Order: sequence, then C-alpha cells, then structure tokens
Amino acid sequence: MKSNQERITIDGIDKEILRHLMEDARKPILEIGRKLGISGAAVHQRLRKLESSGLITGSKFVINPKVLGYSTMAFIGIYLDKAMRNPEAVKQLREIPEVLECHYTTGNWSILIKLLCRDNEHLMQLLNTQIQAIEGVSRTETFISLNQQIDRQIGL
Amino acid sequence: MKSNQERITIDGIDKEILRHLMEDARKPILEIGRKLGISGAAVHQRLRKLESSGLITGSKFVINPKVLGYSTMAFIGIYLDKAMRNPEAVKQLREIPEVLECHYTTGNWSILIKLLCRDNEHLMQLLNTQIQAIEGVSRTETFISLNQQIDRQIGL
DNA sequence: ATTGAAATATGTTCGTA
DNA sequence: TACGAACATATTTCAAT
Repeated sequence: MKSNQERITIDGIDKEILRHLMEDARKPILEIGRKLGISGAAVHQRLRKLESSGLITGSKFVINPKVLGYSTMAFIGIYLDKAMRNPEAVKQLREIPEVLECHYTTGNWSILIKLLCRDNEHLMQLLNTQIQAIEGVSRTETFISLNQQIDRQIGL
Repeated sequence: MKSNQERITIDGIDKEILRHLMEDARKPILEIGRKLGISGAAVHQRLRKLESSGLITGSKFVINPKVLGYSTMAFIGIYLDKAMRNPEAVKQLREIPEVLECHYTTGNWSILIKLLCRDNEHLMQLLNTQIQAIEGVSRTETFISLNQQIDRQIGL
C-alpha cells in the first residue's frame, strides 16, 4: 500500500512474475516459483519489492458486465461552457455509476467519458436526465461502441 | 473458465463477496467469510457458482504505468476509407502494444482507440510511423487525456 | 445452501549463505 | 538475492443437515 521514491530496476524474473499475476491475480506464488525455477520465498520477496516500488497498484476481480445486462458501451465528449465548473461537473459525473472513465482532454471537448449502460434506451435516459442536467454542460457528442476488439493493460 | 447458460440469481451475499474481490483479488475467502458471518466453504461454493455463471471473467494484477514511464494517455478517432479493411486494420492495431482499447464506433470515425505512451513525442511517433502507416487509415483525430479523474468497473 | 472437519496447498517469516 | 525449514493460514473436498 505504500510506495517508495526509490527507482526500481525490474529484471526479467520480475517481469515474468508480473505477467503471471496480471493474467491471474490468484495464481499461487509457489506455482509461479516452480515455473520460473526459483523458490516461493524468492517470488514473495520480489513481490514485496515491486509493491513497495509502487509498480503494483492492486489486484481486481474482473466481472463480465453483459451477465448483469450491461451491453452498451459509449464514449461521450462533453462541452462545458465554463471551464471553472469542471471540478463540479466531474464530481457529479462520479455520482453516476455507469460512468467508468472520465478524462479532461485536449481538443474540442472539455471532458471525455466512457460509460456502460444496459441498452440504447438506458443510454438516452442517462444523457437526458443525468448528464445534460449537469450545470455547465452545453453540448455532448455520443459515440457508441459497436464492438470492443481490444482491452488490455500496457505490456511488460 | 467455463460459462453455463443458466441464468443466475445474485443475492446480497454474492454481491458482498464480489465487492471484496473486485477491490482485492487476493483477499482470502476465509477472511471474507468471517466478515460476512458465513463459513469459508460457503464462500467457496458461491464463488464456484459465480464463476460457472460467467459473471467472473478472471482476475488481474493492476500495475501503475507511470512507474514504467508511461504517462500520456490519448484517444484517437480513426477514419478508414474502406470499411472492408476494418478487420485488417484492427489486426495491425493489436500489434501495437501501446493500444489498450479498440472500438468500432458509430459516428464520424470507423474506430476509436485508447492508447498509452511515454510522452507526447512517443505519441507523435506512434501516430506517424505506426498508425498512419496502416492501410486504409485516411485521417485521425487525437485527444490527449490531460488527467483521468475516474477509472472503475461497473458497480454491483 | 450451509456447516465443521480433514487433507492438501499456500503464504510468510527467519536464519543462513 | 536466494534458499530451505518451520510455522501460520488458506483452499478444497466431503459427509451431514
């Protein structure tokens, strides 16, 4: 949970350990050790180093939103008429659980958000009743993701 | 790893279990059981049910890309001049490790990608030498994320 | 669906090299 | 760094309810 300032050198073994755990966070470190030909204690020690370096942020179970009925992903570019309202707008966006990402961006929009909703109707409802209702939002541009082909973390 | 067709009813205890593991994939199920007031075996059995239902896709270690020197995130809208080339373009985008997401989208663009690079220079280099080089790419629009304020999964 | 107990496997620490 | 041994926990299965 703590991160040190020290710059860390990540060797090939560290990368292998991380590759395993980025794929399956519950893979036993003893098993990883066996595959790499080092002891479990060594893997454990390296993980502690990687954690304290801040490289490892945490671990997550990944759930399939479609099973919950969420099958429509969309990106929405938001124009804010007053830049000073940005933090307040973000605060309100955070209250909408369907908003998964929110970025201040260069370009035409003030903010770009990614959101996940059940269907197009749900999307329209969110736009009309939640997002457009936020003070300072003057206009939005919606891009529906018809199909997500790639979804991954940065490689090692 | 297998998913059944059966629709599953997720009760409050299932949600609590998932909430714990979505926050920390390595949290011991015995500990979760203790917090919820049920046995570890019960948690274990519910997890098997949730896995076979397809709700749980997997688990991941999350790493902090900034520690690796990746601090510039950008979204790029891509215009393809021939829709039939789309699958080939996606195939080539997949070869670029900096491309984290790729969506077919409604609207002006054919494709929207999210990518993570070291800095603006790296971004420019990717655009000029990798992305613009893909056959069928006629034009791109780049939006740099100045600051990501929200990053989460859908809630339960 | 849930439990406790038993068997197996893993996590963690520590002394040593 | 890495190791192995020792100890503490966790996972997994199972019979019973």
